[in-house]
Amino acid sequence: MVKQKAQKGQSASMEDYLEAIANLGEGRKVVRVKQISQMLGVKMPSVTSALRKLSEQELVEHERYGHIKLTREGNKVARNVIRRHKALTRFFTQALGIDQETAEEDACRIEHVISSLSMERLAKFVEFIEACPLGRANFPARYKYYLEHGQPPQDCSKRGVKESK
Amino acid sequence: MVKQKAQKGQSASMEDYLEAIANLGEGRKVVRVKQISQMLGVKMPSVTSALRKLSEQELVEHERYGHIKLTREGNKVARNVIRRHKALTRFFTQALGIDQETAEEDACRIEHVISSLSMERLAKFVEFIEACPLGRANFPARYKYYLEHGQPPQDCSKRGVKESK
DNA sequence: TGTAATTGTTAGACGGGGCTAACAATTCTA
DNA sequence: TAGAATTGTTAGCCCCGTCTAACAATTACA
Repeated sequence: MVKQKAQKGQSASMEDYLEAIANLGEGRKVVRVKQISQMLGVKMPSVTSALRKLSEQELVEHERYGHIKLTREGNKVARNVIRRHKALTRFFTQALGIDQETAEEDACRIEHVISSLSMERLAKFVEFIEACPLGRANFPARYKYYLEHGQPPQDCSKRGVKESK
Repeated sequence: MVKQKAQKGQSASMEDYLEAIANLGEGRKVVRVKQISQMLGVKMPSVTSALRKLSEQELVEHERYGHIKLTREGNKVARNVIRRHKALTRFFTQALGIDQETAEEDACRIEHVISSLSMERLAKFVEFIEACPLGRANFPARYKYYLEHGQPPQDCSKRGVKESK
């Protein structure tokens, strides 16, 4: 009755598989081994073996040559990864002005290693600058100015500014 | 979630070893296998084997039972890691208000996977908020207010903010 | 509907990086 | 200066996640 729970976190690879399955399964679409392998840039046998492993942990339902589906628990884990992924991507694009592609790449790697505290703060940070983009605390504009000029705009203190690198 | 292509750089583990050696060797101090093993939380044989590997790549000089020293190239790599580490730590503490310990932990993991573009922007970001902490763009204070109240301070636009009071 | 094309699985190997046990070198100290 | 204690190395094993080759199931279509 009582389910084994205490699973420690998944590895980066396993999180990637869960994330991929969740994304491919959006809108009840059928998920295929081949799609997963293409999405993650691995060969099909790697997917099969990952599915076996995730099945054993009851994060995925998978029958030979058959359907692939996240369990309730697996979905929970996947959603968590995706949430982190999205927040990181937003941070990189919105706050740092990074291009979408690089932002995604970094999000993909960092999502597996960042602490929940930092993750939460980062998300709050994005919320903050999106909630507070105008007016006197116009952060993105000032940051952009700084990136372009190497020093803060007129209305900032200049203490501690390095003139060059 | 798309997997990255293999990077030409070192693995996270090898970067950790280089970083540890550089840190332990500060001020010409003698570096010992045991110290490295303690610093990284691995057993001594793991260190020995890492040293062998890094020696083959000419990043480290190491003779049996003898001295351990970074080569010019090894030092370059190590300095690079340390630079990223420091910038990340500063970001987490200064910008996000994260405690030192968590900040270090996150830095340790993220330093190995973040892109150079994001790294650079993150560093600039810290420079920016340190250069621009006062006056009208007082970012840290506004961010702190947001963290505590869940909404931006009065002098920010309220778009997208939920009123809850 | 029979066969070719495609998709999925199994088996087995490999490299990375960690560990333990046992042994060797070095250093301490009585 | 001879053990004893400590530090470092070697050998060998393990797990993880990947791969290739070969084979099996499914699907497509002529």
